[in-house]
Amino acid sequence: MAKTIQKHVKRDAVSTQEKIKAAAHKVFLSKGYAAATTRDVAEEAGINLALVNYYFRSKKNLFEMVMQEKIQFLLGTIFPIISDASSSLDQKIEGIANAYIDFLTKNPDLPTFILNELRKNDFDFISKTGIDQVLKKSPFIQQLKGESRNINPVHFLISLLAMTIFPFVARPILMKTGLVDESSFQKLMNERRTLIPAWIKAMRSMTYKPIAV
Amino acid sequence: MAKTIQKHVKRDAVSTQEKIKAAAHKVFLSKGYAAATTRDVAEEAGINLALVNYYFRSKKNLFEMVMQEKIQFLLGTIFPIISDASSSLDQKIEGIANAYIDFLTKNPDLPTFILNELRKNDFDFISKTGIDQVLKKSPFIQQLKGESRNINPVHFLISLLAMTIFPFVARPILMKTGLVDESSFQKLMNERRTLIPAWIKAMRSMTYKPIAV
DNA sequence: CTCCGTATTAATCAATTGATTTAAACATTT
DNA sequence: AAATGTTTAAATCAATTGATTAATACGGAG
Repeated sequence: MAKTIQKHVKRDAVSTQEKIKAAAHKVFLSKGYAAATTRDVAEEAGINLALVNYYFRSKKNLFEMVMQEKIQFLLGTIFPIISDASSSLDQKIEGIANAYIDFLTKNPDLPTFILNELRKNDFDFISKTGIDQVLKKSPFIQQLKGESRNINPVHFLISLLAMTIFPFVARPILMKTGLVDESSFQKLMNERRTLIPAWIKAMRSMTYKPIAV
Repeated sequence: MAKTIQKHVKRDAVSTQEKIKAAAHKVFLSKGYAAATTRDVAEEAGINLALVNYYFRSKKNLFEMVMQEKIQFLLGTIFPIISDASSSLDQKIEGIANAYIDFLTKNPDLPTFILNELRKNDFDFISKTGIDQVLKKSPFIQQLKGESRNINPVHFLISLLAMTIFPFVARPILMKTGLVDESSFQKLMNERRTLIPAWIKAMRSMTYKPIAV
């Protein structure tokens, strides 16, 4: 009995609370906070409307819980990689590209959802998770700083994430403009597993004189 | 009298219709379709609520008009560059990076807005504008195809747009994680005007053997 | 000035939505 | 089984929202 002890456990395999949370994840992700209704969540969970406010005080509360989990889900993917002190920078870059392409193939809508909701409501997930400190002090950022010449290492971090994540964010446009279809997109993303690390390496080794600002 | 003839013109410098449209642009951009209300638009425009439905049949109608204009606004920025038959590929790449960094500095919220709204409602802006044909037959894509080796040229298009646009999309996160602040972000973006073209050049000249899929 | 189509306003509707209430069903303890 | 606390359900509230209506103000044509 390693599980959390609950005073009153129903026969149901999954608790109502878990049902609601799972439904909320699905509904909020597909519709966004504003368009999603508590009735949508209740229906998706197959439970009574009142239970949403019974278990979670409000829609906003439920949403913030979902957001918290989604962000940790997204960042948790690369956390082991960037905090590994033994691996080289090149290994990390390859690991990040691979891990994110895997992750985004399974969760293609997540980045757009997070970026957009973060833009509207200013949700302070930083203070709650302490990601900022973990990231800045991570071996990854330190290695990037150490190896960089006269270029701000953040440039490479941005470009790495951009080349990895952006295609998934822009997929609707890429598809509708006819530049790619379902299968060619997948093929391209698999090619990028090795292309992106190689590109970043070429970029880093490139000589560059900074311009005047 | 080159302007469109209107039967009944009020003294107002800007017509009510234009006021509503301008207000709709502002409100929809900042709140998104679902969270924006027709009352928001009316208040922002300083007019009576009923006029929104008087001039534009419905909220959806007004929104689609706004979206249409926003997308054309975004694509219009690079259209002259990609369709210029006289300039070289390198010149085009530099032109696109520069034009978009200028544009996004002035309109930082636009890409996230468009990408998100496009993900939810499937708005068919392609059939209305014919962007797909223009893009695919453009000198830019043709030049990219011609110069590419064994790598799909779409890779470079994606990476170019990614490295240019993604920083603006991810700005809220970059700021909140403390990786950049307001001034350093601007400095980075200005540096990318020359960095990105140079990077793309390095990427294109890089030798690469495609992996098995 | 009078007439007539256009523009604007205030009031209102019906539907939706987040949230609450009240009561019933259920499980646990004694 | 009675008592007690927890979970679920149905009904309802008050507020919001997209849209309409009916009446009024306005401006040009005759």
